[in-house]
Amino acid sequence: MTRKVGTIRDVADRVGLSIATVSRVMNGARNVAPATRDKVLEAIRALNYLPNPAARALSTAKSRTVATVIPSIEHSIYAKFMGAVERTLAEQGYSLVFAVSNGVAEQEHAAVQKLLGMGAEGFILSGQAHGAELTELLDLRRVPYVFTSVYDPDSAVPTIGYDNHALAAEAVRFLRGEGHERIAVLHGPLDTNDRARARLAGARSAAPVAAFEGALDVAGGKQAARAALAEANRPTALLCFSDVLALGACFALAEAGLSVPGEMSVMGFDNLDWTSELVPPLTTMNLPARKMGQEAARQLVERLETGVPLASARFDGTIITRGSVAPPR
Amino acid sequence: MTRKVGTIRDVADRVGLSIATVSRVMNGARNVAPATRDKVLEAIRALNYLPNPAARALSTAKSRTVATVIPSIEHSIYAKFMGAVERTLAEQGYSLVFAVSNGVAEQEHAAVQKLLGMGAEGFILSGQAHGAELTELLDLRRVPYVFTSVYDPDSAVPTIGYDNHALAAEAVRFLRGEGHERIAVLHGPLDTNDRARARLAGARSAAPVAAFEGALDVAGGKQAARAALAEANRPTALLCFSDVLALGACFALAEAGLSVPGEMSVMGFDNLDWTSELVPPLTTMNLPARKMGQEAARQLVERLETGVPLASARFDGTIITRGSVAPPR
DNA sequence: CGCGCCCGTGTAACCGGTTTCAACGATAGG
DNA sequence: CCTATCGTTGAAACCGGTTACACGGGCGCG
Repeated sequence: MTRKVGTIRDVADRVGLSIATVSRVMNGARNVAPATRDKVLEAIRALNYLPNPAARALSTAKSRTVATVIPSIEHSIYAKFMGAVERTLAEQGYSLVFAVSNGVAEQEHAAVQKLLGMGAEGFILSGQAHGAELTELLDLRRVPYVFTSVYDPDSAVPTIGYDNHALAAEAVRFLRGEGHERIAVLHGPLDTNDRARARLAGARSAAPVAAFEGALDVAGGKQAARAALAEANRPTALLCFSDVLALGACFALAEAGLSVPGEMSVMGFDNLDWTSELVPPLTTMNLPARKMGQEAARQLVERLETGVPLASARFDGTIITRGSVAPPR
Repeated sequence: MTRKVGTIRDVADRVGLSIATVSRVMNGARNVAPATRDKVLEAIRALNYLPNPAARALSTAKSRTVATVIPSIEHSIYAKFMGAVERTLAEQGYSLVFAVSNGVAEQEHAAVQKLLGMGAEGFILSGQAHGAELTELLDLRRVPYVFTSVYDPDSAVPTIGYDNHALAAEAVRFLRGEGHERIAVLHGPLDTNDRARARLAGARSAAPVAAFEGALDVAGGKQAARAALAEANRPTALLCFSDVLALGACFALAEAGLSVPGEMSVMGFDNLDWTSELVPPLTTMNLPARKMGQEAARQLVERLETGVPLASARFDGTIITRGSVAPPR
């Protein structure tokens, strides 16, 4: 007896009503007699009936699914962001599909195409630099989308994020305020990440800084820090555009036998959860990734439900002063 | 100005053929004249046509979507796992939806219900302890599912993962082999995580150990380590059931001014990417989370495409000997 | 030269819901 | 007591694909 999964018709037959009535009960329409509604609900429970999502999506033209495309899921900052997006969407009864792009435009395009063909109703994209084809594709399908991690009031597309340029400049000014003249910036790959470029440019707008690139992980931070330490005119502070890089830098300093902040100041970006536990605790730029994710998800859902247009939103970063930055000797 | 999104009918009209032919082209059926196929493909490209996923899912009863439910996305080990799952699914043209359960059974159940109602065709569940209602629900809907992070040959449900009990015992034996008599185990919350319970039991099966619980993050590891250090008969080795806890433990030791491994040995679990960069590099139990994710995804897709039954798979952990464990003084 | 077969294509029946509209009985108002 | 109205329900169209089946024309073969 291979019973089929159970359709609305089975429910209707069981209570001797039409499928229209069952559908009305499912959707909470008010023009159903209370007694009927109870009978139907009872049957639905008895049969463990769940409506076929494809059929529902077909007639309503809604899938209640939004997609995000991120460079990597293994990065804490994206994971944090995604967690917030998922939670917010779940609260509203939406589901989240995601794909990773590795920061490569073609992969991102392919991912969007796939997710579109999967029924995603809205997109949350990371960063700002995306091929024109991408936005054309999305526009053509009339699918709303936002860029995140970036705030750019001049962008034609709504951006929900930070002013990376300004934040980096602020961080540099902070370090200079502490007395640092020679600052080295440690950053991730520039070619696949427009935020990194914006931050570096921002830092340079505030003061001349040396820049060292490393992979966006602890090993990369360690290596970039080693390169910075090897400079003839050694810097007195390391400004890392990710806490992960900062952790690597701390390890490099430990290996080199340099104390923090005594012999070298270190500052991070992101304010990941563990930064307060470091010894010494890390001074870092707090970036409200969770709030950002929540806002992006909230706006997208609102747009989908009520049609209100998406609006850019800027989130401020704040410097969290802890123990890893001190005036140079 | 194109109003609607464009349906198969628009494509058919444009080339003066029937929708059946267009559909055949879309699905690569071989009984289409090459000339016709080219014309149709040309029209599809010109119109930027993408088939409506809901309609397709409705008639084929396939959504090409797999779901995972994990305790948290912010945890590196899950992020790593999810990354592998996503990559594997993407290669096969499948999409990944996910929801987080926080390790709470009701949240997990609600998430599964939602994902089912979203069209997920298969499930990858984390851990082994799930309410009977959950498996009943899935069985009833005839949706295949696997448990991961756990290998249990006796389970009725296919499990793809490690033998947590045996691995923990192996770790304890390793530390004893290094000469440690007093070992403290640092673990995450037991009530929401059956793997943690299995590991603790495994450790105890190999030798009597003291156990300290902390939240599954760096702060939790730090706090649990402090508790362990405060013991009257201080342990000589800290076995941490997560690298994240181990990092916290290292910070606690740094604060207490204890050297690793001179005054205290530390061992982790997971072999996260940064563990090799720690100073000293962390000795840890490598858990092939990526391989596990890949295998779970691969099997699920195969099951969905060809119907072959899911099979449990065991992945071995291996101890990566680095610098953080040494014989006690 | 005619028959049958196969190839390419179209017609129409589904898939399982939502929703419009009409019909029905009961009730209230004149 | 008759009729207008309301509340409840069902019939059927529709969403946009897939696919079984029918059909017509060209070709090989007898």
